[in-house]
Amino acid sequence: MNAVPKAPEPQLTRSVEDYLKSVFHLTNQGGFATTSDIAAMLEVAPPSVSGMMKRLSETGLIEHVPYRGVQLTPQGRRAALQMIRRHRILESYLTSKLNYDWGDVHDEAERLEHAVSEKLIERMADALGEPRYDPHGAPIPTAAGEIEETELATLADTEVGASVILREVGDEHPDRLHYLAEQGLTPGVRLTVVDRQPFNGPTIVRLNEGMTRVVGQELALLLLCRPVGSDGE
Amino acid sequence: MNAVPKAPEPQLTRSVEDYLKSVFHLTNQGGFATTSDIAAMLEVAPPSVSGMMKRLSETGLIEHVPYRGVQLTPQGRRAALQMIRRHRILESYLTSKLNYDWGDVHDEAERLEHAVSEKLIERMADALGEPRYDPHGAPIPTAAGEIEETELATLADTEVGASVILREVGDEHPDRLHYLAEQGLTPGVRLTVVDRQPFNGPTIVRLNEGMTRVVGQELALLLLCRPVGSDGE
DNA sequence: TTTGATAATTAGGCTAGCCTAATGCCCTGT
DNA sequence: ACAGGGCATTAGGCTAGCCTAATTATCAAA
Ligand SMILES: [Mn+2]
Ligand SMILES: [Mn+2]
Ligand SMILES: [Mn+2]
Ligand SMILES: [Mn+2]
Repeated sequence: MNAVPKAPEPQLTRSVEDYLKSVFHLTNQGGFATTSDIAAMLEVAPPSVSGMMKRLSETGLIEHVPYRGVQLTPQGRRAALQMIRRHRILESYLTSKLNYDWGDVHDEAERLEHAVSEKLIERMADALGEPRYDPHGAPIPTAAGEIEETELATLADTEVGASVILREVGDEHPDRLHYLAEQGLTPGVRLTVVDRQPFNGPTIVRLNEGMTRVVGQELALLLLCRPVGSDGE
Repeated sequence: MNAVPKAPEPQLTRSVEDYLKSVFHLTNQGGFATTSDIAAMLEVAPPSVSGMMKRLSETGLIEHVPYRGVQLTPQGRRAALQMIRRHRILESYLTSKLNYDWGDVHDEAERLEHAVSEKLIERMADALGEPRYDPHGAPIPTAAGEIEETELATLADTEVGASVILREVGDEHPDRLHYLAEQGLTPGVRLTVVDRQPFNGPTIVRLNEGMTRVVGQELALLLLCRPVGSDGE
């Protein structure tokens, strides 16, 4: 018997990789990813999504329930997590080793993730000491495809009086990220919710160093926090 | 008068970028790049080249003389040199900072060159101290688009008795590069041509440390050398 | 239970890049 | 001067991805 040339792994296109990532993010809380949500996230027209979903379900990367939405198959999930690992390792590397600002890494990573080899990603991860979180606080999947799942609440949902640690900033727009960094609102910081204005008004927080910040709802929804005892844990 | 939004610079596709690089390399000694040479270099069929040449001459990146070949316009040359800078900076960075073997950098750079931003390349160049040569000894164009032009002779053309410095290895195949590195035949090494066998036979060289090497013609054609006085310069 | 609003899909079309097969140009040798 | 051979181009076709416009499915409200 001859040597079987191992699994072909047909190698995905840039578009396919981005679609899989979108489906992953949209189904992360369970349920289906809808055509229009995917279209919005990727900034393409809904018929483009319908067409791609057809192809992806034929190749076994997603499960498509017509007029309902899609979910990843195990194979699709593996591919998505691999892309997310690449993206987050790249963001971490650019930030740590090439002096990138945390607001600017996302766009660069969004392109590079499709061009790097597995080998390069692992060299970067190694050079960084196998980081577990990216610069925005998001968990980095392992090379084996495992990802940490944590329950985090947005600052907008955190009740007045509570103390929290800001764990993750769920955004990728340079302007907002730059602003948040200026305000000292970066992952790891400890916050106490002092007040919140009604009608979706701003949340007022006190930083550990005593300064207060007024955070509008748009931003408060992006700040993902873990509750903490008033003594610091 | 309103602000003119500056030159659009329509941003080139991956294919276009690779075609421009090919034309640059094939016309580097002057003359035209032929359809079949480009096709061979890019591993595509000749009609694909004809089609692309038509498009590139319409967009002003090349000058096409039908049935003769093509040359780069100044604009095409600028774009090609930018890609070559990216490629060589990437090769240098991967080698210096991520422990890549000089035989393995080329393929990685060939993909990354189309995905990196100008900013990332300049950060890498900066981190390396603005290197002037890539790991294979090829000159790196400046950010302004200037490239060093040096007359180098292949080892196969170097006469018996001559002393040379190996300046550049004009190859990109991992196997050959690994072999040459094993033999100590890397840029910067000093060689004396001891003998050459007839009928395109091997060249025998002595390294500075006294060892001799027998270099077949296929490899000797890849070793680009600068003559040197017998005293070392 | 019918009706609309909304979302999804289908229909049809476009460009970039590639291919093979057919045809055309150019040059060299006779 | 012209016949071939070899190279280049044209003709025609394919896939991936995108688009807009038209159609169809779903679901909630009347
Ligand atoms: Mn990101
Ligand atoms: Mn991407
Ligand atoms: Mn190279
Ligand atoms: Mn390339």
